[in-house]
Amino acid sequence: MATMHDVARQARVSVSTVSYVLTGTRPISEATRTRVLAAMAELGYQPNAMARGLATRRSRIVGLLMPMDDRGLGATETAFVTGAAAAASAAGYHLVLSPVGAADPDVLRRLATQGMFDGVVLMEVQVEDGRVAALQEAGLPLVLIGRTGDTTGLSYVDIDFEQTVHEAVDHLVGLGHRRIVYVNHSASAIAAGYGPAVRTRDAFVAAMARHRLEPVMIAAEDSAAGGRAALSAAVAQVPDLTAVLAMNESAIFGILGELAIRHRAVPGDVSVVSMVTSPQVAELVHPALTAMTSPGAALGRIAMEALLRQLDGAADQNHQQLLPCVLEIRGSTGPAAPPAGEPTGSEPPDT
Amino acid sequence: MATMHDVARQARVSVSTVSYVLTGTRPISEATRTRVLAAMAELGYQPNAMARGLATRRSRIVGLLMPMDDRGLGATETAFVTGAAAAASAAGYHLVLSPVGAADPDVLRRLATQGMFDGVVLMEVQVEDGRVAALQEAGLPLVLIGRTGDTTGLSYVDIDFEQTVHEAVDHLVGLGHRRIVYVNHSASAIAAGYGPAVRTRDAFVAAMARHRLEPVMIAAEDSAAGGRAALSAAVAQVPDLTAVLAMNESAIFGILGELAIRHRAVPGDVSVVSMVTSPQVAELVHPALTAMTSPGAALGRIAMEALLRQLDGAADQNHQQLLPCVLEIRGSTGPAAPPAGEPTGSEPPDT
DNA sequence: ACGCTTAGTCGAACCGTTTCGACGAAGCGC
DNA sequence: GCGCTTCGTCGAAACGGTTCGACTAAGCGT
Repeated sequence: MATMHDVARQARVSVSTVSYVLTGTRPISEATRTRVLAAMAELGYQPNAMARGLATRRSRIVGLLMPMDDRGLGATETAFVTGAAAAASAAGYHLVLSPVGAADPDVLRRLATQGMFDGVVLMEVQVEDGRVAALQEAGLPLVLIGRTGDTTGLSYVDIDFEQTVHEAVDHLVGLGHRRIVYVNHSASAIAAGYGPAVRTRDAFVAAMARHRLEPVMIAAEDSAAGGRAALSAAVAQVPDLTAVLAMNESAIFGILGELAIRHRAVPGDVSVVSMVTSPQVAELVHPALTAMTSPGAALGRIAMEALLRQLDGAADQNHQQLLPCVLEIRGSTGPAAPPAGEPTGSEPPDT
Repeated sequence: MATMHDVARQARVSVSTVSYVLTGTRPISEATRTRVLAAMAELGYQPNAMARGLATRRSRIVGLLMPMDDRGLGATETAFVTGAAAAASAAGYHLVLSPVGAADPDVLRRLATQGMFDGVVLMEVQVEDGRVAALQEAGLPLVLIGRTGDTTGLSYVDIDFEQTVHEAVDHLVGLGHRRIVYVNHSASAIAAGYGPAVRTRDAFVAAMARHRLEPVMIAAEDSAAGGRAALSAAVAQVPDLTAVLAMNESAIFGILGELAIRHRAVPGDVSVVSMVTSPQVAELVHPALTAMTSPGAALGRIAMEALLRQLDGAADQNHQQLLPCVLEIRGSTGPAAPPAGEPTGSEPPDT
């Protein structure tokens, strides 16, 4: 409630002197500095954020823009948010969470020109995304989590899906698997150009080709039911499949459930690898899932740090970085079952 | 980039007139209004948030304060956040996510007096919580999600744990269960006065007493491993238990896993009810969990709406509201097994 | 003794709004 | 025709900071 004027009066100096003590932009004698500091402490002075923002044209607020259309966020997205929030907070910035639909760049344009944000992190970027252009036109410092098709002149941090898929496929092939089905996100997500879905699709095709194997991909809704349906479809298409690679953190449980119902043991009959998954989720089931664990919080943190560096003028335009998921082998993968008949009664190794 | 002065010049009026057009605080003739509006459109004018905030002493920013100490948020907390964010956004407010540790009310005091927040929603409230006092002293409009021990003069929205536990216990008792074990959060959480943990503990004791049954509670770490350990402890303590009531969204999977290992069928041998759980999580496993589904997003939304009403002066101090979780019966509960020996070979009903 | 830099401080302008007081022009009752 | 309100508009003063230019007093090389 106390203002700079109050502090100045109390310390018998001018307001500008108080300001210099605070910002350190000009030398102040030790004597007056301590007097000013004492006055501040006595009055419980706290600089007013709005006034400072108006004068400096820096709000010290960064935006975290995300669609948030349907039913909230998954574990991975939540990790982005918390990672970004922690990094912003550590640097003395505030993080505002703005649910902005992927479809309305106009709302975004308005937000951007209100001077509320020093910069923004944009999540859930589509391959073609009007929001990116809108933000760029507004001249707002910008970092993407995910990336558009053409990334020239953009800063982004994203998961290295190519690398991740290759590692996952290599792991399975190394165990002797040949008939591997990839369960992706939903067909509509793929059609909409949802980056993770299309990039993993392409990477899967490439990875399988490298091993001279035929890539079979099934699209699944993001739910347990979707996973069940997907597994049924997979079995129908490749009856003797021995491994499933799943992108879909929600569907994975349906996949496992359906496998149990069909009495296909994991990993005895079918190995399962879950992609872009958090360890907590992987540990939920039994046997625990071999997974490509997503660098969720790190991604959010790195994106935020890149943005802040950009704001501090450290000319770090075009920070482009890909982080692979790392393979964590747990109980859901094992050697491929022998090619022909002979049912393996093998139990899960871990008890 | 265009300011009010630009608009005023373009429309050949004074700045105050432009302001009146925008805010509607004084009558403006139709002729000049349209002229001003045209000028705004032409220049792409957007009012500057900082300047407006300084002049009105209202930032149109509300804070969502949460600990975020350990590894991010669970599904329920995430729902709070998204619910609150959506409500704030719908009312034209910005929501800043502030990770503020439960231990440092000073940081909070500083935040509160910077004039950045018009009001705040405080999450993860402890029964004794210094942050509440700090915020109250700062005179900041405040709504809690959760509640302290003494709630006089406070606004809060919380889950009705008493009601929820009673319903859950009634459901199980109605199915004939007598030996029911409650798996709570960790011992340290209970000791720290974590509201949900202590309130459900007390409610469980009361609910069981009402049925003249003995309440057995086990504390579990929030992880699958914790759940496994908890179930082992439960069986050791009550070998013939027929039902488990679990508070712990992470532990529940461990509980189920351990039951499977011990070849106790769900719900044939043991019924399981998960408390304060989201439908998505409940549907992940097979059979799907009978659960008390938490009103997550609604809680966040209601809290935010109460706060905004308070800001708009609709003298809605002391909004105190409890929302019960609603019982959703799925596949994990069934009639209690007959008291003595005779193993039930019953399969889960749902396929 | 002289000009020159430098440290330390002040006053005033400015950031882009809102809002208050004032003022001319109508409109109205009488 | 005279005061009185009401309408529509303007200028200027806030709001609470930052920052620029200027000024004084000291320090220093010569």
